[in-house]
Amino acid sequence: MSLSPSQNNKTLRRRREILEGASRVFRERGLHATGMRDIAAELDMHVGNLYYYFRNKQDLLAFCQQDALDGLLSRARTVRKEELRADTQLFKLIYAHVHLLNYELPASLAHLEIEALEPEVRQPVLRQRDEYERLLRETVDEGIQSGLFRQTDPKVATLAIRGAVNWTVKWFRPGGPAKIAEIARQFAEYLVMGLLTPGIPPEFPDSSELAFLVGSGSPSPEQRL
Amino acid sequence: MSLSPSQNNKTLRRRREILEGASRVFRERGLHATGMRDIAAELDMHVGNLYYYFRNKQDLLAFCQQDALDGLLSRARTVRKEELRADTQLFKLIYAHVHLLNYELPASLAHLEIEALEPEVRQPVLRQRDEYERLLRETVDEGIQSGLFRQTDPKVATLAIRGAVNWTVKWFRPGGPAKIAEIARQFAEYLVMGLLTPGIPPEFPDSSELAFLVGSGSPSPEQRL
DNA sequence: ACAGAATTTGAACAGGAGTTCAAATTCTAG
DNA sequence: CTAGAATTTGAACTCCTGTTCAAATTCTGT
Repeated sequence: MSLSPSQNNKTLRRRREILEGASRVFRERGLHATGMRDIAAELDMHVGNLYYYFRNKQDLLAFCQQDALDGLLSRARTVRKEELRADTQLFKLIYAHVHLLNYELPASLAHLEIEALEPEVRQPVLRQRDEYERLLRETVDEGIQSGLFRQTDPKVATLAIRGAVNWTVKWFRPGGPAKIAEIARQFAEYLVMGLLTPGIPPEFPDSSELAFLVGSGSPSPEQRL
Repeated sequence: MSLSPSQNNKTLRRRREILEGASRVFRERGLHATGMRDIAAELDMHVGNLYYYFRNKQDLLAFCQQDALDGLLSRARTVRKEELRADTQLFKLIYAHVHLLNYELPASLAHLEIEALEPEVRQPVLRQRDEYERLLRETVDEGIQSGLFRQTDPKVATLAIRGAVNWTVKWFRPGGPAKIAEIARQFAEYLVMGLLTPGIPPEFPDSSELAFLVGSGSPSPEQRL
């Protein structure tokens, strides 16, 4: 007798399946163009059935966004814990962000559209978003403090970074000419170089250190996108 | 006897008024949350009346996006015509973009959501968008060619720039702590520095050269946002 | 095999969205 | 002043979307 399916373990797995199906349709048709019926169709189920797993569309949307931010946050925390130079650390943060968003996280697209959430559901998502932003900004701050980075407003720099990396979701498509790992590397390089104090040689992680992405933290067994 | 109001000059002015009203509501409520009735209400008119000036919502949306891209393009062309070093030129392009989007162009928000346009209406907008991207990329290309910029994929760099600057629309609010001119300056500095070949001192325009934005090209008499 | 819970079905409802249009009103030229 | 065009009104219509729910089905433990 479980009125709220979120407790059961199996139904929670199903919720993830729905998340992935929904995210697939979001990518194809766009977040706002997809209705509950589209999501149901993608999963070969009936509309009403979705409401067994989610109270409403907002609930489903919030679940997607939570998942995306969870992924970003857990990775960012891991990187932050390593004691590295600010430039190396920022490089990894940016690299991980681009990679996660376009390769591992199914719900990444939703992450771009917090405005789509109604205020009640938006709040917890917003809190996580701010926490993530804090991690980024702290890294930039440290870089400036240590003289490694130029004297700039870390808030503005962080927003520039967030914009560049989030925007990738809008144009990157898996089948395209460029590989996501290479794009992630170039983004990280570009956005760190822009902060470095002129004259200081950057210290970037080599590719072996970037394998940290594959197979840890991400909860899905098969690669998703 | 004019069946299509687009010919008449006065109705064209009215179309612009509607564009501005619509854009105001877009900023407040978000593009997808605003209906034709909201737009009509903002302008103290009735819904049906909107359809005297626009065939349908898509037509209105396309008109907004066209306007935004027209503004960006005309400014970018002006900058491109000046014979300047690639870094100076790119600086001005980025500065102008941020400034236009957040200070002068009312319809800037629409510019972010090309996907909201149905294929038929989307095509011409897409063509202009590509033209704009070309101008940006050419500048980056020139910088690389001349050795001023590092050896990178100009396409990727351009996309990073576009992401960073477009994203500003999502977070910048006129009443906020930071002034848009300062943000635009920092963005330009950051994104150009990231491309510069290490060791080469940048050549940025001074503030007097950035006044090029105010009062030219933009068709509205009063400052809009 | 069976009872009771968990899940799925199928159809319906309510509301809001874009859109249409004939009638009323306002504007404009001669 | 007045006819004809241009614009606005007001209400309606249609379609689509999120949502609900009782009934049917499937699953699970004993």
